[in-house]
Order: sequence, then C-alpha cells, then structure tokens
Amino acid sequence: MSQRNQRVSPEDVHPIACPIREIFDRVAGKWSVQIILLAVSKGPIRFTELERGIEGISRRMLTLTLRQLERDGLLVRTVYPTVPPRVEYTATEMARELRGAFEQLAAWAVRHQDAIADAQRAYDDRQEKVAAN
Amino acid sequence: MSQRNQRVSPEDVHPIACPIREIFDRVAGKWSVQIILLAVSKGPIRFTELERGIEGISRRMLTLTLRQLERDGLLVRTVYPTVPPRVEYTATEMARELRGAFEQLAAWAVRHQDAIADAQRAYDDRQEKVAAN
DNA sequence: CAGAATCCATCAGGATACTG
DNA sequence: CAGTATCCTGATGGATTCTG
Repeated sequence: MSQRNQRVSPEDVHPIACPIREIFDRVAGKWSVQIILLAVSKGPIRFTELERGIEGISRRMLTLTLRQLERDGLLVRTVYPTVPPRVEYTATEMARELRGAFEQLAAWAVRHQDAIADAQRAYDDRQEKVAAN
Repeated sequence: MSQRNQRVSPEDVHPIACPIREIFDRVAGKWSVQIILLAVSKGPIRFTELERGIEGISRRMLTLTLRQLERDGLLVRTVYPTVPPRVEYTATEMARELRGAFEQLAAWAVRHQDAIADAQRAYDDRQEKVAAN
C-alpha cells in the first residue's frame, strides 16, 4: 500500500480491457448503437425506415454497418423476393440483451452531463488564461 | 400490432441514442477505456506507466486522450514540480462509476464471444459460396 | 520525465450514379 | 426498394524530433 511504483503489467488491464475493446469496436460504432436500438425497439425494420430514422447516415455507411452487425449475429436479414424487393432486419436475442448496458451508460451520461459540461468550461477557462499569459 | 409500417420518428431513438453517443464518443474511444481502467484500478498513475501499460499506444495519442479525459473531468492531473518532473493522473468518482457499465459490457462480451465467432464463420462461409458461384 | 510540434500515410466516410 | 460501385476529401493517428 505504501509502494505504488510497482510496474503495471499488461495482464492487469488486458482481461477486462480486451473483450471490452472487441465489443466497443463492433457494437459501439457511431451508427451501430442507433441501428441496434431501432431494430430492438421497432421489431423487424426495413432498410429505408432505418435510413430515414437515423439522422445524417449515408446509404453507404448504413449498408456497411448492417453487414457488420449481420455478420456478428446481432441482426438477421430477411429478404422477401417480391417486386419491389423487401428486406427486413431483426435484432437477435443477443442484441436485445445489449439494451441494459446501453441504458446504464445512458443513465450515467444523464447523471453527469452537467458535471461534464462544467468541467469542460472550467478547463477551457484555465486554458484561455494560460494562452493569454 | 398488425400494422408495422408506421413511420419511425427520429424522437423515438434520439432520447436514448443521443446521450449514449456523447458518452461513447468521449469514453469509449480506442484508448479511453484502457486509460480509465488503469487509472481506476491502479490509483494515481504516471504518464510513463500508462505508456508502458497500454500496448501499442503512441506518445501522441496518449497525450491527446489524457487531455480529453482531463477536460471532461474524468481524470485529475497533478504535477509535482520536482526534477525530473512527475505527473500523476487520478480517476475521479465519476470515472470510477463507469466501471460497472464496462463490466456489464465485458460480461456480455464473454457470454457471447463464442456465438459471435460462430456467426462470423457461418457468415463468411456463406459469402465464399456466393463468391464461388 | 512528460510532453509539444511537425510531417506524413492511411482510411473512414460522404456524395453521387448505376442496377436487379 | 435495397442495395453496389466509384470517386474524393478530411480527420485519425503513427513516427520522429525538440525542450523545460
């Protein structure tokens, strides 16, 4: 307890940081969260509904992200060979389980958003003073 | 319940997706997670300890990420005006509260890592077949 | 030791046009 | 409708050098 200059071995952080990293990469991308939330809350959802429901997403990124989520087994893609074609995306059970974690993070965000904003202002003020030196 | 062609209004996803986005941006960056976890578990930690403890991080990215976390009030930076200089980073209470959410996500990751790997293999196999057409 | 500053490669991602 | 293909640009981030 007195000695804190002990080396930090990579293994200390790895077992928790590594799986988390993997998850965040595939699940916490800018668009993945919104797609998953929509797919979870809106049941089977169509390509165009997603495109309209997610502000600012490009057709390209929607396609790429959907493919990745499908590959990871978070979404199921169902094609109805009608004309015009109809494709629906359904969240799997696995994806639905993410909602809890997302909501916990959202709660944390809400709880601390003011504190964060304050911290940022305080920090920026300090920088201004230094810059004005 | 029969009608699912209802429009998806942006407000349906916004209230939860927006704060989450903010959080993920500032907290779920490639390096932020590892830095926070190290700072939380290793008490006050020095620049060089972080550099050695996080595999593959560059000096530049470590500095940039530390600045951002400090600005957001997740880390406190303490300078000891000795020679050579000594700087320590301490996780704030706010940052420590994140551990729960991180661990929940980590648990999710561990629970489903096999299923995800399987899904990916299955998906890739399907693609190969198509490519071979 | 703990950075700041600079240069440079990569690549995520947007806009647009085309198609089964 | 639900994509694919192509082009192009800005931001991300690594490597390196310099300094109090």
